Amino acid sequence: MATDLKQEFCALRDTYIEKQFGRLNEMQRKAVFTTNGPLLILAGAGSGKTTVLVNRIANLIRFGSAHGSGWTPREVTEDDVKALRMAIMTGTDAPAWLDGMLRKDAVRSWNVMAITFTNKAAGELKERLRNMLGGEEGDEVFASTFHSACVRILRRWAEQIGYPRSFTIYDTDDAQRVMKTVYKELSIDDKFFPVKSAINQMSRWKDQLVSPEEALRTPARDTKGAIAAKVYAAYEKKLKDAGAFDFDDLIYHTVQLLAEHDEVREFYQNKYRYLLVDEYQDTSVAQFRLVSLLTGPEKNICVVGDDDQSIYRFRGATIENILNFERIYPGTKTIRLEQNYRSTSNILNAANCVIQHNTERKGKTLWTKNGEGDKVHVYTAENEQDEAMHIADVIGQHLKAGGHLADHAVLYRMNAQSAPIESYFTRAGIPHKIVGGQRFNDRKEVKDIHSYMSIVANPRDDVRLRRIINEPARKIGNTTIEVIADLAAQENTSMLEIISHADQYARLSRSMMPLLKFWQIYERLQESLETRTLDEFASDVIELTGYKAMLEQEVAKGHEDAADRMQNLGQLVNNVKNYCDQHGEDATLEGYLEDIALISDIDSYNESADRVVLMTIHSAKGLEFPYVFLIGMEEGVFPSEMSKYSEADLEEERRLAYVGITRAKQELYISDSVTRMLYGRTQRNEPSRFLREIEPEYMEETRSPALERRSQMGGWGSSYSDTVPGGASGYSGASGWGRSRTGGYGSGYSSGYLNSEYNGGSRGFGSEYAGRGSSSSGFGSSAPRSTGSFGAGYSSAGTSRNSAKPINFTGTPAAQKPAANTPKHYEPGDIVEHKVFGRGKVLKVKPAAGDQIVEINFEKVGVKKTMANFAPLVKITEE
DNA sequence: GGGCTCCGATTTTTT
DNA sequence: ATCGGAGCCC
Repeated sequence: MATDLKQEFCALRDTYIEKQFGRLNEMQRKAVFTTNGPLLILAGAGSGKTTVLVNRIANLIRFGSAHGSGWTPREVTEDDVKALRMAIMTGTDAPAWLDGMLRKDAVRSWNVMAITFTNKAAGELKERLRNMLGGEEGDEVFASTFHSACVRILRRWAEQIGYPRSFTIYDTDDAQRVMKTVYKELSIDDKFFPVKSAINQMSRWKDQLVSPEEALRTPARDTKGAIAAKVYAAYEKKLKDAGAFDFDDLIYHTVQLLAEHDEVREFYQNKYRYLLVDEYQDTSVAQFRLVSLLTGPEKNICVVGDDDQSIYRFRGATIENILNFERIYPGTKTIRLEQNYRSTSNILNAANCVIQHNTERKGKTLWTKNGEGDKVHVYTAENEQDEAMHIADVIGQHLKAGGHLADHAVLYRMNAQSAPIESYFTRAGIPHKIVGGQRFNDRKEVKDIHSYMSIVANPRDDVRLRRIINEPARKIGNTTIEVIADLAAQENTSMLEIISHADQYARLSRSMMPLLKFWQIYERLQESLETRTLDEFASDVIELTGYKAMLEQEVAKGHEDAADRMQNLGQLVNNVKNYCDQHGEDATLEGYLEDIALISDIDSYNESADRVVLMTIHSAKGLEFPYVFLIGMEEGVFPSEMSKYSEADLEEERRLAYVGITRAKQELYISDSVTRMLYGRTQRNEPSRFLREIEPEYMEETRSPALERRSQMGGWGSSYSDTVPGGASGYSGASGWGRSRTGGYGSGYSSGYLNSEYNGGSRGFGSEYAGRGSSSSGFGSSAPRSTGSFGAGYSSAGTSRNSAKPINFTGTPAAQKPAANTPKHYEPGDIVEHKVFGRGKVLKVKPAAGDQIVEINFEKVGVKKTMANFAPLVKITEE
């Protein structure tokens, strides 16, 4: 009788718990209820892996391993069964008095650690845990990136391994400076073996947990290997002296710490009884080791990954970690998630076609209940401008049908490909955001101020001291710096320590005054940190170091970028303030510096702004968009030129293609271009092998009208040549504008960054342009530019297909027909048609640099500003 | 010690 | 095309 009741209760409990996770599919639920022991989840793209992670953690905390256990802590009564049955039937929570019977070995939230690769992924996990478990419980789960987790561990134990608690985190720029110093000190010629290559080799060693000693001990394959081993040891010593870790060190030294200190390891193994690792296919040997050191004797380790999406082999990720997981952890349960909830079947089939050509894979085939959708749209462009125009066309059509800009993403193999798209979008007034490229925190002035801040936190840091000791110029030159370094080495102390009593050294007598002045500044900064808030401290740094005065002087001299730099420093202070607001009492200088070291551009990508987003496929991993443009699908671009000699590299490129394709939810647009200008040279490329790998039945191919050698182009084609004057000349005008706008210190990407950072989303570029006045030369001029390198490259390539249309790009007659080159004038009240935004009415007109800024109220998309002579704009009627 | 000019390299980069 | 680095001159 009692046993029957017990059985009934357990069956009901399983039903009850299953109902809590009712929205999951069978495989997902299986993953959630597999609570103990090693678990490998092979999660295909779009298969809901984050959902599984979140639900699995929720189940651990709410029910532990109760599901399917057939266990109860006490005798079951009729009332228990009745109450549970009622809860199931009514879909309500079971009464609190049943709690103890619904949970078995329930895990406390602080016993769970979830590791991801990006801050964005960690943030998303935390957010969803909060939603599912409630604020309190959700926040107590430790969800962070590999690197933040290591920083947290290292902060606590740094002194045990000979580092200061307030260690500095070096970025790649710092690392290069250190390596350069090492080269100099060891008199190594960087022409034979570039600093970058040495850093790369060293980074691979650290990924593989090879110590400097081991690297030296292992017979080198060649001279370069021997140099690398030599500089590795010297580099590590420098970082240790400076009290700094680079990104790879964070992992490497945490592994050493856990491996060598039993009590530390046991502390974490006891604390975190359940471990979950996301994107497992991208872990390195060191990260694998870290995870296994954190895994306690219960072996509650759950890894989620997709071998087909491993795209960071070049950075030390070893796909073997996922391929061998079952062997390394005996008793592993493996679950495959193959149902895709993201894409249409045409997109998915295309992705499957491509990835099937790889040999090194576990093998799985994604399927979906979603409809077929459109076929994959493949467009062959004439050149990169044509490609950009086509993308703008499609986006325009979508907007007219009520779509949103933010639903569109343009993905490419390398950052250099963004320039023509960005240029075209800017001219057409299409709001966009480029993710990646130069980060805000990588700007020189920002890094300088951060360096000042970090030497106050960590006075041992000679590398950052060198960076700013003479910035702004204060008459401390290289000779002096080397003398200080020499003295510091002799006395086995830091350079700053030497500077603090510079007057005691005869060798420093010449530069004594500037040095003591510098020391005074440093002392005042120390005082500021102690007495004022963090954001006040930041602004003191800008002021007291003379940085502000220097920039003001440059502005006075007429340096155009100085004002921008000043603005960036203002932004920096704002960022510090935001950090303080977020962390309240816990805000520390170390914490802020840690944040800026570990946070990347993609983390600040905010999907709420209505803009088209442009990024590399690497950056797009983990994201999804309704409409995806995968551009530059050409041999030599994608797959990249560098990868074509190695089968393993080609497979990685193919996985990257797979990642790109599977970002698309509704429609995928792939384009290739017959010619492409890259690094100032025009090349002719064959369509990518990845395109040929897609079965024709899933594709719909179109070629650019320009390629069909039709002189009379229909539709927008004709309006294009009418409205964007002079083809290449228009393009050169715009690029000239881009250059002057960024004032020469930013690249194409940073101009995009500026554009979107300081500009409201849908306002487009017009407002910013107006705000900056019109110092830009070359902007309004639609005069044809010299035939230039494109023309030259063109004719040298010279085939009949090429000669079909040199017109648009060399300023030959067709492009200069009067209609194209006559500046257009608009009056308020004019009705115009814009290629992308559709029909609208001109509200305001403002002259600027021989052109007009036209403010138009579009019927579909509202008010936007565009440049009259560059936007694809046609006047329909006059008032 | 500071500034200018010429030369060369130039995939991808969650941290 | 474009940026950064090294070398040269004041």
